[in-house]
Amino acid sequence: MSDAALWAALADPHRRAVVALLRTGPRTVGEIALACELSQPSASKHLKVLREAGLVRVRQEAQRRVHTLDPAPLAALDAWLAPYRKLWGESLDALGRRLDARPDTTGPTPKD
Amino acid sequence: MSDAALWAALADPHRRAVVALLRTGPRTVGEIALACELSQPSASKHLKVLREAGLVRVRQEAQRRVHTLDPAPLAALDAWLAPYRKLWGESLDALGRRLDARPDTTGPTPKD
DNA sequence: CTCGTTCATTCCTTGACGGGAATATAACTG
DNA sequence: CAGTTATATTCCCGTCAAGGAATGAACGAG
Repeated sequence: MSDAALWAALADPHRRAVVALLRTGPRTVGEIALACELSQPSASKHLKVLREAGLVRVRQEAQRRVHTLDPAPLAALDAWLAPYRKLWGESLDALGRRLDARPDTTGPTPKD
Repeated sequence: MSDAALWAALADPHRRAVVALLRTGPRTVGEIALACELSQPSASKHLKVLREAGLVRVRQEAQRRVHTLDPAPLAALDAWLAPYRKLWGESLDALGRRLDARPDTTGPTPKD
């Protein structure tokens, strides 16, 4: 459930950009909107989605809302990725060989 | 660009289920539809998205299309995750402390 | 060649999402 | 209190993705 919100939040490129920006430090909504080339309402809405996904925390400072990245939910992504991580390490070449068992003419034939 | 297709493909829970299923071995469209409780056209369409994201390969075997997971694109996810991975390990508690850096009561104030 | 199987594709409808403009809200300033 | 700044929210609209039903296409069996 929360997983779904996380994936949905990260599905949007703008929101990934915001997350990446926040990785460099906390920012106000205005700064985020400027840096990511978003309108202010758009920035607010995207931040709301990120907030509801748990990826972002807000600290109210006078009139501004300083947003901080919370990387914790990304651990869920990491966990999701875990079962696959062994795959592309352990059998990438074997898999490629098996999948494409026809002569590939797009380059020098790799040594067996 | 290809990154966008990857995120978009994985954003859908059904497609994540298909990917998880394929982790257990290659399957035909019918098997996938049955296991993931999808209609046949829906399964075909989801598989097309996964194929276009590079997550799935097809091997035609008589009338059936046997689909195989290709975990390689997931390495991009892993790469994307890399800069954040250090964060939730290195400064999870420090971040929590910094988030509430109000000099209200100079002590552990675990009220919320 | 006809039929049955397996899958892909199209058409259509519906619902969710994103963007922009305008407006509301909250907090500081004087 | 009025005014300004910073942000949130609402409304409207265009777009896009997903689901289902029906149809089309490829292949093998007889």
